[in-house]
Amino acid sequence: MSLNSAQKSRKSQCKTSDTQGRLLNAAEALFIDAGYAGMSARAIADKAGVNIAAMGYHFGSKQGLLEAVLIRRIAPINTSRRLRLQAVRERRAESIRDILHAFLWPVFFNEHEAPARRLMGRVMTEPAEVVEPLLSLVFSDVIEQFVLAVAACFPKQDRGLIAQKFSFVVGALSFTVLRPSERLLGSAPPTEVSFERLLNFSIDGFLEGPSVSVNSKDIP
Amino acid sequence: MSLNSAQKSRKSQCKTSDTQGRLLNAAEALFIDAGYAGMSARAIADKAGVNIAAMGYHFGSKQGLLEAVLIRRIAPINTSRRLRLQAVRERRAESIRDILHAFLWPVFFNEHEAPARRLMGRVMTEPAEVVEPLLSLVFSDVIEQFVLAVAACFPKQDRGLIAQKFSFVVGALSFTVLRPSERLLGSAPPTEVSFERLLNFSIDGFLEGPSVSVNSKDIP
DNA sequence: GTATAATTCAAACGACCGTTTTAATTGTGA
DNA sequence: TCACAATTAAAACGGTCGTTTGAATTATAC
Repeated sequence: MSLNSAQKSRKSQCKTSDTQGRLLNAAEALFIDAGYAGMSARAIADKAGVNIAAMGYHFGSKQGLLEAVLIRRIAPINTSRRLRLQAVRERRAESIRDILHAFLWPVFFNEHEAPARRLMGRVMTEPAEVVEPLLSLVFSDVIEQFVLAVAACFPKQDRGLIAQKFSFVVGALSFTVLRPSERLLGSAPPTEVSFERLLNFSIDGFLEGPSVSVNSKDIP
Repeated sequence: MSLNSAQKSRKSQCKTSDTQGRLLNAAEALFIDAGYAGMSARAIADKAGVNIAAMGYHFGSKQGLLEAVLIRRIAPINTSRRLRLQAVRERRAESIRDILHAFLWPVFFNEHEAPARRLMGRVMTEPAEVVEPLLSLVFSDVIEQFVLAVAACFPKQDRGLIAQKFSFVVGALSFTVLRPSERLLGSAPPTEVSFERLLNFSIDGFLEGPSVSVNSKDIP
């Protein structure tokens, strides 16, 4: 009798068929393109060239498979973010550029570039409740660290303002990596260019507090 | 025999039951919370207190209902954007603040505030292919107008850079209005504050071209 | 009141959903 | 080679999906 659970997943990587890896790749691609509700277990199995029961056997459920997909790609990115932030801090001369660079760089440049990028964008905007616990589990810590680091850069600025500015950066990032080339822009620029532009755009948003700050009693 | 099509929808607003309006409201709420694939026809009918066949009768299909939902809320917002941009232009002294204000204001402040806001955020990040044609239909024109207006403000900046900066604004906006209070921020600030912050953040991103622009040969 | 159109309703359509069971197959160590 | 665990496969589970049908009901016009 088999173990019937997802806990033992990494027992046998020496298999020749690599059913788990094929399932992960197929689920990742379908989740990026269609979201959680739009990716069906049968479509995953078909794309992976695997029997549909393999999903339950290796990952317990569709949700378990998605969790494995996210952890495989998102966790390394956040680890890289933390390491880079730590390196920046140890230089004792952290700038807003350094901090935002540490936050954005691992998303744009990593092994499996495009899939990991788009997966990040999709998971940040996914409506399904199944990803909520995973999101806060994987992101809340790293986000908190970065917000604190930015706040240390601008001791004068309100903490809530800084946190919201950071959420603007996250939003711009998510939207940018969500769609590879279409919409709004005629064609997507190279990855390096997009990264540089988003980095500069984000930096400018943090520099100094209120810009001009005209009154906001507006024409309704 | 009935007309069996969605074209005749607005024939009878004098009905007492207002089945169409109830369906629109229910579909809107469910789409915001669960996306297209996550909102089921039966859930819509239940929430609306209406027979499930009413959807097909009044809107032809689930997709037709979603189209009506989007047009009801998004089109007025984009119309307001256009009118405000036109008003700004007629003053012959357009600033980046005025332009971005005209773009952001109608999302934050309109009749049906919160639902329209969140609907905007959801539709901009929806993976389903059914919204793609609607998106380009409803947005491409207004986006193009605003990008041109911003480009007129900064004749020195590259057009592609401006377009992408604008997409950053759209991303920050979408992400901000997508979730009412949770994630990243401990609690959501009042609408006016979020609006003002996003406006200032976006303005700063456009002011002057490259900020500092350190080299980007980075530690891998 | 009666004909006629518009609308609502219960019920069912076939298709697909995620999951489970059971048996067959494969790999592994004794 | 033989037990035995690990993995794969076919098939079916009950349930929900979006949509359609045809009759019942309601509103409208004459």
